[in-house]
Order: sequence, then C-alpha cells, then structure tokens
Amino acid sequence: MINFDLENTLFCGQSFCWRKEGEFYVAVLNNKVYRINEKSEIEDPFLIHYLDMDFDYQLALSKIRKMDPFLDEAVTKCNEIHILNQDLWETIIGFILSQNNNIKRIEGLYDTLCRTYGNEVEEGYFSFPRPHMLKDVTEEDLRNLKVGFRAPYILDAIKNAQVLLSIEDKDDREADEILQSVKGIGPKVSSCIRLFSLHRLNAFPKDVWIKKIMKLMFEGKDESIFYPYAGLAQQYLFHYARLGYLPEV
DNA sequence: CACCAGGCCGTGC
DNA sequence: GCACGGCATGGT
Repeated sequence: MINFDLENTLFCGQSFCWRKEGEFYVAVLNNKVYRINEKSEIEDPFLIHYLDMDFDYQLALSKIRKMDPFLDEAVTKCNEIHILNQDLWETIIGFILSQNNNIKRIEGLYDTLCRTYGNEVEEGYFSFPRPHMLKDVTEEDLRNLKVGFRAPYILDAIKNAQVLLSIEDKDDREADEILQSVKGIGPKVSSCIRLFSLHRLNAFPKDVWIKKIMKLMFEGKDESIFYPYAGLAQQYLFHYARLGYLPEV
C-alpha cells in the first residue's frame, strides 16, 4: 500500500512520462511497462528506489513545515510528495525540452521521442531512447518532431552523452559545470536534473513560478533558508502555486 | 492580434 | 557583470 501522495508525486512537473489510464498510472521505465495506483503493493526494488520510498519524509516534512507558514500550508494541501529518482539521461532530455515550454507540450514531445526512437516494449508502449539509439539523428529529424529551437541542444546532449552520464558521483559544483557545458542547459535545467534524477535535495530550480513566489513571499531571501531540503521545499511551492494557491499580487 | 509556457544563447554595453 | 531580443510551437 502506498502511504504518500502518488498522484501529486507523478504529476507535479518533475516527470514527463506518466499517463493516467483508467484506474492506473502508466509509464515505461527500466525497459518495461509499469502500471501502479494507490492500492499497489510496491515490492520491485527498482520502483521502491524510483519512488524514493526509503527516504525519511516524515522527518523532512516536519522540518520543512517549521521553516515557514506558507510552506506549512503548501505541505498540508499537497500531502506527501516524493522527489523521484529518475533516470539521468531521460531527465536531461526531458528538461532540455522544458525550456520556454509548458508541461502538456513537454509531455507530448517526450512521448514523440519515445515513439520515434524508443523500443516498443509492449504493444503501443515505447521506452525512452538511450543515447546510442539517437546517434544518427539530425537536426532536421528533430525539428520535424516539433522540438523547435531545442533541436541543436538535444544534439549537443547526444554528442556529449558519455560525459553527461558520468556525473552521478560528482559533487554538486562539478556536476553543474559538466551539465552546463552542454548548449541549452543553463542553471535552471541543470538544477532540475540534479534534483529529479540525482536526488540532490539542495538543488533549487528557479522557474517563472518560483521567482514569483520568492519575490512575493520571501522578498530579499534565497533558497538557503530551506536548507538542507531546499529542493523539496521548492517542489511544494511550485506545485502549490500551480494548483492556484498563489496569493494575489 | 497579443502574451505565455519548469530558459538559454548571443550580443551589446 | 547585467539587460535585452530572439527563438519554435501551441494554447488562451
């Protein structure tokens, strides 16, 4: 039985691969189709780690609640959201697609990449393509898939896939440096990748929503007030705001 | 028609 | 160092 908020976790904008199909949430991960819901007994070690079920969220959330009343409210409304341990490569491309884009369209582009270059692991279900499956892709190919100006960025990531996939055991500063050496990866995308695939909990992605909230609710302060759970706090603020709870300006 | 979306790049100062 | 326009696409 799942004892955290699965729906908020899967649809709070950290992942682009989950779909709702009937009573299940469905995604292709780890080269197979996963179908889960709130009643699922999660025993697969891959899923336990992916869903971050070994992390002490009771402790983290009790600390976060004490940091700020607005944040406390966000945790109350959004329940227990987990930070996923997603595949590094899939997260890199996913968040390159995210820039100056909206979540619906990011999901669509992500799905198109799977259908075009991934493996069909079950009829109608495609994996996200590994770097070697993309080695012959051209900019024109990608533009035909409607990724727009992100096409050369994706190509640069493919070209540098090997070094990109070596950042798992690098420290934050060096990981950031390697990530941002790729064209199209700046500070925001880099921090998303570190947070949502490497579980670097102090990474604090500053998108338009977060910038708005920080200005509105935490004027003059920065993410260090949320250490050592800045990334988790960020995700609550982001999701809470997107649900429509941003106070009127 | 405008403006926006989980930004970043190139240029100019 | 910071400010600005441009960028593909689709939605409102």
